[in-house]
Amino acid sequence: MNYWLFKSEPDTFSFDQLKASKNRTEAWDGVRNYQARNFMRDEVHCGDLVLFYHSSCAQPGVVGLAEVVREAYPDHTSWDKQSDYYDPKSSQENPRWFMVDIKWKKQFPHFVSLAEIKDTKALQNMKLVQRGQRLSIQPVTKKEFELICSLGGL
DNA sequence: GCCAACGTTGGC
DNA sequence: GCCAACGTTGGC
Repeated sequence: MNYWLFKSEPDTFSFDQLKASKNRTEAWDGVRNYQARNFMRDEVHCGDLVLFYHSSCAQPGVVGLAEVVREAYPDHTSWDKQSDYYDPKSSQENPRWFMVDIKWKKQFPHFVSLAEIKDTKALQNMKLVQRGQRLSIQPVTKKEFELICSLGGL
């Protein structure tokens, strides 16, 4: 099993919105970065656990856990001219972008802020706190995952 | 809103 | 394949 950190801007899509979705499940669409896409397409598997991270907001940090419930399939928003995520270079015959489905699992009793992560020595190797690292989908080690869960009160 | 750091694009 | 210009990310 693999562990991941997924970033989302809460103004666009928050952890609470995931919880309020049908079956608490939503498609992770709109990823338009090749490295993040490759992770989704090749390495994100059903049953993998996801740290749900809120970015670009007053309180950046990890809010809770989600689980991958469907593996990569074409991101249809890339074919939709009305969508903000439209990409003319992606076609149904040759889709360029992919998405997975994730399901809300558990909210942390304690929000784990970015500041707290930065203050934790054992988490200094996380991509999240590395200089210039902007990937919206990042692999997380088992140890890092477990430590964040413990900081979150699980 | 600023700005540093990246990623992507496209001319050559 | 180089690289300048541009766009995006995301913390502050």
